[in-house]
Amino acid sequence: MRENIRADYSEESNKVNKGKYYITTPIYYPSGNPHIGHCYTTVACDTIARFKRLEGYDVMFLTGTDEHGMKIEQKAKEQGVTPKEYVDPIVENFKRLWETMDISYDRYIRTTDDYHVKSVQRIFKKLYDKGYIYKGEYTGKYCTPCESFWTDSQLDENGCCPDCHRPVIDAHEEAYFLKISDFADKVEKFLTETDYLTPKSRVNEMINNFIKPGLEDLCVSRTSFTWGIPVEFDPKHVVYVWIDALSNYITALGYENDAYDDFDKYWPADLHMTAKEIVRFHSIVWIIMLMMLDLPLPKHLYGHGWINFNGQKMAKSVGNVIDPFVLAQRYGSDAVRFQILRDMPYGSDCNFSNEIMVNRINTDLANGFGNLVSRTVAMADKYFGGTLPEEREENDPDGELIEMAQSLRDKVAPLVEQAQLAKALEEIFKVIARANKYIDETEPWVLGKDGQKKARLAGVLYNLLDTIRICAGLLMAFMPKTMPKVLEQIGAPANSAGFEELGRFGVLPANVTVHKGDVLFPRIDVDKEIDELNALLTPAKTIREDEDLDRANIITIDKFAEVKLRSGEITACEKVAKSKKLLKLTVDDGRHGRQIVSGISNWYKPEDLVGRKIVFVANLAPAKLCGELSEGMILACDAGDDDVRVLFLDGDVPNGSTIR
RNA sequence: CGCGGGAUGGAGCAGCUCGGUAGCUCGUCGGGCUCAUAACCCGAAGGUCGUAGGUUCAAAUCCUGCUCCCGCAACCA
Repeated sequence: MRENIRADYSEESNKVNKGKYYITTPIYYPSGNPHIGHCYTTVACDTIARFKRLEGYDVMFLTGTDEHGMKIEQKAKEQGVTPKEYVDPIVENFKRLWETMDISYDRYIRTTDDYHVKSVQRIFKKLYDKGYIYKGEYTGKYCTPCESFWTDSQLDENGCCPDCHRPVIDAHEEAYFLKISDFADKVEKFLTETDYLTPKSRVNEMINNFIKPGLEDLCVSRTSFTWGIPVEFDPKHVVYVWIDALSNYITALGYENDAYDDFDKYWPADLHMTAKEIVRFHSIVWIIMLMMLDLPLPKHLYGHGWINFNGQKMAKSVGNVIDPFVLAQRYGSDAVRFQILRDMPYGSDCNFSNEIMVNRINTDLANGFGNLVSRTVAMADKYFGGTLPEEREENDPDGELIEMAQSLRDKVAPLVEQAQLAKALEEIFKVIARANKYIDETEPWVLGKDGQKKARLAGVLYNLLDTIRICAGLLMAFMPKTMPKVLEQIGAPANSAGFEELGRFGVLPANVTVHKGDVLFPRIDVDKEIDELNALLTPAKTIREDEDLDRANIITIDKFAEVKLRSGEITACEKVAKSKKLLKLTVDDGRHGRQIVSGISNWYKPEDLVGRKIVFVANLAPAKLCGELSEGMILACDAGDDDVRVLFLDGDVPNGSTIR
């Protein structure tokens, strides 16, 4: 896929070999289709990879998918297909998206690839033989009807099974563990004494949260599901998550397999990029695994923030997951790449909304850069028939523009190196803004009317064109589809946008010929666009999916009759201490009374509820939530994004009446 | 007292490490220009820097208390 993207404008620099650069995205979990978040990580890596190639590095850029695990096994079961059959089309979607977004990955690893499977088995065995893996017992929550294990964090807000919302029990399972506890000191030293983990604030987070309280050995095998890599010497176990997933960074280079043979060449990685929630695994578990295997440690890990949508965390349940295909289709992949890189602050979350995106595209790309190219090329065309005369005159504001353009490369390169892509773009767009100002200062249209000032006019236009060349060359890694068009429009010859040439002013030939072309970034009608986008992204889709699921999961009336619903009156209510969303309700059920704990304190205050009549499930197995006994469940309704309404009964209903 | 992040003109952010005229982008208002994609350039208005105290000649910046928001808490980029 890379061939058509690599422009020949930078051929010459590519011959200068500065050494290798190995960069990785996480391998994504294909339990659902890719969204803008996956896009962010991947586009950021792609931009760095492209920039490094421009600089003359021999780059290996790896991405892939992490395809095992219980969740995928279950989803496949729901659809009546094998896990591999379930995953294959989703993986195709990932690859299709990467193609759409011009991702120039060199290698794509699937954890279901044969070579990876074999390597992981060998790695597992190696760790076992070295005494780092031992057999123990895993304790967790188990939902008997679903036959599934869950961790505490996976449970729903009432501490019940996230699938069927029935109470879970404590359960035990034989499992293998990775002895990471012994390595706590070593990792802490590594994290504090190197600049591996950035932003630096995450180092404290890791140490305070996970290392100081004591590292617990990591469960690395399971017997409660089968969709995973079998442990060779104990086949009822499958390898559980991290040994399987993290190893991809080395198996993809041929570690412990024959599929590839460039492990020695590319390892250790120069940059692992991940979103913040899996920084922990990449900064602690991965480092320990490598220490155990006596392998060199990777150089940098950058944990980036999340993209929030309209101020809310993106989640399928909220119905605000942005489909990157739709965005790319409407605005072009370059505009989408630009927008998500431009607004992501270093290390923290960013806010994304249709409005922010459309405005950003308009101001920076259409008005700023696109228009600069357009007006410059148009003037060269109008005043000189497209070809500048060789005779040029320099004058006053030139120096400042030239200085800015000339020093730009050396400002941008280190920022890209540090993954500070938003800042790098900011620097480039400062120069673009300066160029637009330069046009006003020099007033080429005035010069154009005066036959005596042709040489000065040529000087002005040349300076603009060469500034554009430098900006476009540096933006190539960010927007690989459009920048070749820019260089073509300004008449840049091949080899004029290599890394060396981008650090020099005056590379374009004096008699350069421009070629008027299409509008690079069309201006978007904001209001109209936002209406249309919002229509596309409404949660209506989610509701429809629910309906479809409902129809597919019909139950009989007998089943329904098993659920005993009754009326009750809330006689007392208070917040459960230490909990975030739990309220403790004392309910008059017409008998002895009972206590029900409900996760609704975000939406109801205790005084709103006392004295009101509600419907509750009377025969739900009791459960303990935050130490409080809950005997039943009150009925409530999702009322849109992050809103919940309790079902209150109308009129004077006796407590304990059956609902039917 | 589980851990962490945040609160700065209408919106989104920078500044805080190492105290000393509060800055950027967007938006608003006024002006200029006409080469250009109703784009570009200049100027203006608009801020008790969450809150209460403390240190200091001087605090957005350092210290303490409080309020509110958000995230994480062992498989959601």
